[in-house]
Amino acid sequence: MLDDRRMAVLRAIVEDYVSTGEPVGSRGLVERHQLSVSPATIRNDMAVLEEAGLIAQPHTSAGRIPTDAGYRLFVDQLATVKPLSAAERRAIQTLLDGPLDLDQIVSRAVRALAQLTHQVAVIQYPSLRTTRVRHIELIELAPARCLLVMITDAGRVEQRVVELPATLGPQTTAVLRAKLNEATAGPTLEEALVDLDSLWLGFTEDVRPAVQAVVDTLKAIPKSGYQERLVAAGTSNLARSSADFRRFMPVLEAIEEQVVLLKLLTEMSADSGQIAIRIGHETTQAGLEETSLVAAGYGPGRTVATLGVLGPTRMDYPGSIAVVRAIALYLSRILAA
Amino acid sequence: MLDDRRMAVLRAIVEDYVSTGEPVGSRGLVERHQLSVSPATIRNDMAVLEEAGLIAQPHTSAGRIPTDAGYRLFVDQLATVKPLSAAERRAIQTLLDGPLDLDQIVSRAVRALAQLTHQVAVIQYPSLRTTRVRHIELIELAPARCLLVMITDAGRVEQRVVELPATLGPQTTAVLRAKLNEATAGPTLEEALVDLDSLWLGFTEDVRPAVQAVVDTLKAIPKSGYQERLVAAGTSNLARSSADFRRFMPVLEAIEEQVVLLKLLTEMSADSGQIAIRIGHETTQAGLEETSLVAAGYGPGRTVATLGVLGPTRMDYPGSIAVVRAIALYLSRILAA
DNA sequence: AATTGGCACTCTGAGAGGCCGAGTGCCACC
DNA sequence: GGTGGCACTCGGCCTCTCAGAGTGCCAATT
Repeated sequence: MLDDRRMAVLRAIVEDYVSTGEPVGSRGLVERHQLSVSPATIRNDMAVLEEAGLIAQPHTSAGRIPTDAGYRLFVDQLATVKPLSAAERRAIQTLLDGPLDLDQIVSRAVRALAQLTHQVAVIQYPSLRTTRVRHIELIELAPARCLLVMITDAGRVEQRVVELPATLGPQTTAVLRAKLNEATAGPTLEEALVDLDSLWLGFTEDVRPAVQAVVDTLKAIPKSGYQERLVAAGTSNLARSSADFRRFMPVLEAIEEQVVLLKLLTEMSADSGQIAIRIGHETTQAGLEETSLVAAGYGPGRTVATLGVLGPTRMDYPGSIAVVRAIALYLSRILAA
Repeated sequence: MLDDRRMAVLRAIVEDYVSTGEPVGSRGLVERHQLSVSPATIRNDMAVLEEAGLIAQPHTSAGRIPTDAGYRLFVDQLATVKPLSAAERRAIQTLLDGPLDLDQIVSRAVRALAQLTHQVAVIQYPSLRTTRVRHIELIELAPARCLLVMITDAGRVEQRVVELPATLGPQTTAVLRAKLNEATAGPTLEEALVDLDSLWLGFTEDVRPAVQAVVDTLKAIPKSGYQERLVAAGTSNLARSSADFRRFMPVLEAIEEQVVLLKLLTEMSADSGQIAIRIGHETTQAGLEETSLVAAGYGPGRTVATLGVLGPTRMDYPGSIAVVRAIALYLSRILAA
């Protein structure tokens, strides 16, 4: 029923519609593609595809456009991998140069992603829930005030100023620092936090409240909602893709809300470099019915967060997939260094 | 020539146009405001105001809209201070609660600013050029690799991983840390950096390259363009204010480019709490001809950066001014703590 | 059974024309 | 200086029409 030619027709419809934005008709199809059959035949095929729910007409006597299901079938079975151009490779390569600061790496990567896909790019910061602690530092800033710095193996650095009920003194600070590092050397931050509850036992009565203040601050880090966050770039690409602002206002809102998008990205996170795609309604988010999300996990060795691009369902999926995968791999490589 | 009534007419035109978005005619004006003269008189006044370049007609037989010069005169001489509502005060108050982390404070402030003004809000991060160093920390992460953490008096924390040509060892690290703190105790970071050039003299030959690597990293911090940055919020408000995307695509681009906006904000920075306004063409930025910027400096005691809102020239200036000023003052107060 | 050419039908989008109303500018008058 | 009256202008909206694109269906062909 859905034989080869009909699949070829679907592919041609998707490709034409993505590049032109106009509903595509039977005549144009045979002109632009080597289908070697007549428009009438194509029309019959289109009727079948429409029956199967893969394409639709905006109105009678218009051409067809792919439905969400049509795009889904396209990306799952029809899309051919589109290799990156030399220029694209070079653009991504330049990410490798320069400093090792996570903020800067993420910032550059998200820009590159937006620029290469001409879509809105989002990168989730390495989640504190799944990363491991590489190092904890405790610095006395002033009497009864110290700075707690935590470095994760994804290169993320979190710092908190802690107001103490008493001054610790350099020696106690050093001991506490050592104990903190020892206690958090476990698998992930979330699991390590349990061990901290009994940490105060190793200290004399007078400094226990201060120790507890530091521990409480540390425990609060992964719990504060702010810690799960994402950065976006390329929002001005939205205006290019659709002339109607109602289409992309929800996207801007979703980016600002963060929570919704983070949930979505987390659901989609897979192995590093593996692509996950949500098309239109599949996002199950009000306002994002005409928006697709192409995402991939990244991280040093294992996946610690997700990145992706956000665009209209009418999107160049093969191209986006190639770029997203490439950026995810490069980013993972940098973080593993 | 520009007597009281004509100024009242201008004010009325600005207010009506801002609230309705429609060109305002003479009849509507006398109906909505207590001008106690006839429409014909208003028409004569309008002719004078138009002659003076303060208002204009989109086309013959349409009402008048204010020009940039009209808005300028309005904000300079006619706008009355609009006190914040209790709800607005409360919303800002909640900023004071919670943790002391600069990132979070800025993040919350920019959201509040966007929400209360219904505009796009931007906050420049405390500039590293003008802030003082409060503390520098040097942490050995691994052999031949350490983390450099710098804390400014605006609460900003910068960290860099430094790859060293040799391992420093705990003792040398401590000495270097002390010397760094001593050298940077000067007035501003930029000035303090000069003293660092001779720092390596105080070390033995074998660790000098490593010392120099740390110093170089520190010196590079304020120079990397990335360090002057800003955060934005409320971009989805753009869609609400103007149905036409060509209007706000340049704004989105300006926010992503950062450089342009940072330059503009820096030019406008004044004393904390003092308001600076650029209207339409005054921004002197291509693409921002129909955009206004209401900004104020903030900082702990002295001004270290600028924040503001970005919106269409057709904007509620008194309201925006009140909110921007309030947020700037609150933010300054928090940073000074 | 699949494919094709022909043909009638439908619907959108652009363009032309016409009308209404809002708003102005001007002028004579108070 | 302020006011009422009046002619004039012009954009927005509504309707109407028409061409073009595209379809669905059917009978003919391979």
